[in-house]
Amino acid sequence: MTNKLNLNNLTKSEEDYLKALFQLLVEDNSVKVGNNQLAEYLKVSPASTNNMIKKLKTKNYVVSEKYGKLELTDEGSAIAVRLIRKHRLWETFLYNYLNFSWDEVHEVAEQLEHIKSYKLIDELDRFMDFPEKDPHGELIPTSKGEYKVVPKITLSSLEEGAICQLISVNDGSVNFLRFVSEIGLALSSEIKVLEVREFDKSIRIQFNDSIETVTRKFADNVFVKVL
Amino acid sequence: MTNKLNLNNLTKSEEDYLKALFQLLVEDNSVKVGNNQLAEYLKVSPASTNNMIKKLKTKNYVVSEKYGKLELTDEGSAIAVRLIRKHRLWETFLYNYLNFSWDEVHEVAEQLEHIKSYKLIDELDRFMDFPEKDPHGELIPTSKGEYKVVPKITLSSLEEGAICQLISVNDGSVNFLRFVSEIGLALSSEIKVLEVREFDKSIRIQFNDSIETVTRKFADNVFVKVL
DNA sequence: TAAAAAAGTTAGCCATGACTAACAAATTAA
DNA sequence: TTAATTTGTTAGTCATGGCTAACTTTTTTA
Ligand SMILES: [Mn+2]
Ligand SMILES: [Mn+2]
Ligand SMILES: [Mn+2]
Ligand SMILES: [Mn+2]
Repeated sequence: MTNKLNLNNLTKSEEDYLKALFQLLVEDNSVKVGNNQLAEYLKVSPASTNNMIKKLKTKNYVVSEKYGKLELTDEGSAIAVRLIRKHRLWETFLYNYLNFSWDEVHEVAEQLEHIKSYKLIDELDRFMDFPEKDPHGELIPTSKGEYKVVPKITLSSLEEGAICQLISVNDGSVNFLRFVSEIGLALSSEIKVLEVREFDKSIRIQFNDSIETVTRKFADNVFVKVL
Repeated sequence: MTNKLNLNNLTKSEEDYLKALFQLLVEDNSVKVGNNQLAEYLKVSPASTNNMIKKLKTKNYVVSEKYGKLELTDEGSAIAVRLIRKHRLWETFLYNYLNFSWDEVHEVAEQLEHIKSYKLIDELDRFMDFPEKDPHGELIPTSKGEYKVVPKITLSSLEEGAICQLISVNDGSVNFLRFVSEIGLALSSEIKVLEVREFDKSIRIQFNDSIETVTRKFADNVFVKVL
């Protein structure tokens, strides 16, 4: 009997650090993730991350050399994936059953993802009939820990004339999500890049019957599939 | 604008202490609740409760004199009632929608009750169509904080020959709840007290087509309405 | 390649919420 | 009504996870 079912005894903080590291490493597909980068992402001081990384290393969830880049062990990754699964399933539940809007789900899911119960999350999954994507278009890892990392193409990376479809959005900022909805963009929207302005990288896009100019920062948080 | 909607900034611990105190004061209807009693209930040391009570007093949730009995302010009670509402709504959700059994819901609800979001709990309430009772038969406080405290009659308090109906059970012990189910008792079961044995207070009861002898401790945790 | 900047580390501090051990007050029993 | 017991309080310790300030190492830039 392996310790498959150890109701992992990680604290909320430890879990958040592992998830953050996973997101920087895998989702943002970085070459190197450093201590200060992690600190900035988590909005804590570099001293705090340094401290926590030390602890996670002794627990064999993280590997790194002094002054070197941070990496996750398989076990560390698995924990992160489970958290992401929980986060996205809860977001889906809030959105589809409890009348939460796009921009409201993330904050509450950030809490709910730390509830410890395998049954809870697998039953929630079943209750919703095993959804594939969360309200922001992100793939939901399966109960077996299967997680496809889809390389993300940002709207900002496209050239003039490109036509694409909105696949997912970054869910971290309430204001950003509200703005996306306000201008009429949604998952699956078809977008045409009309113009890329060199001096400030803002882009002019067409979708539905609207034409809007959006900033580079905005376009960095919109992920698309080129058609 | 009052601070009605202050997403109360209490820690999980502070919340658990207030809820425990409320349960001892109101639900168990005690004349006096003391520091050690609270400590025992929460399974922490008297030093810990003493410490926490001090803090809750400075925040005006608790009132007490040195060496005196513990009491809750209106604000303290209101927080406790909100927690009980959340706890029971979650138990109901787990039981009715996620295939949790009677004895599994409490532990997970103990975590879920600390999720901070008014919308979450009110929408969950609506989603379930405003249930009145949780799976253990306990009344669920309303979103307005209305909470009827029904004086509890324990099965152990009945005399020989009494006929009653099972209204609710104490949900704190998994083993107890499992045993209740195993012998075939459930909410609304009609029970007849056949015999009360003086020397050990065990009682012989009849229900459905069964006859069982149960201990005083068991009967203390079964709440009934006399018919 | 040396100086400056950035990144990472360490020491030391704080708040929270546990604990034990020692002590004080209140209650109960002899 | 004194003595024993129970109840409550205080002091001091620990782990967790934050922080700032100072320092070291690495990387970049001049
Ligand atoms: Mn999210
Ligand atoms: Mn989180
Ligand atoms: Mn319960
Ligand atoms: Mn709790």
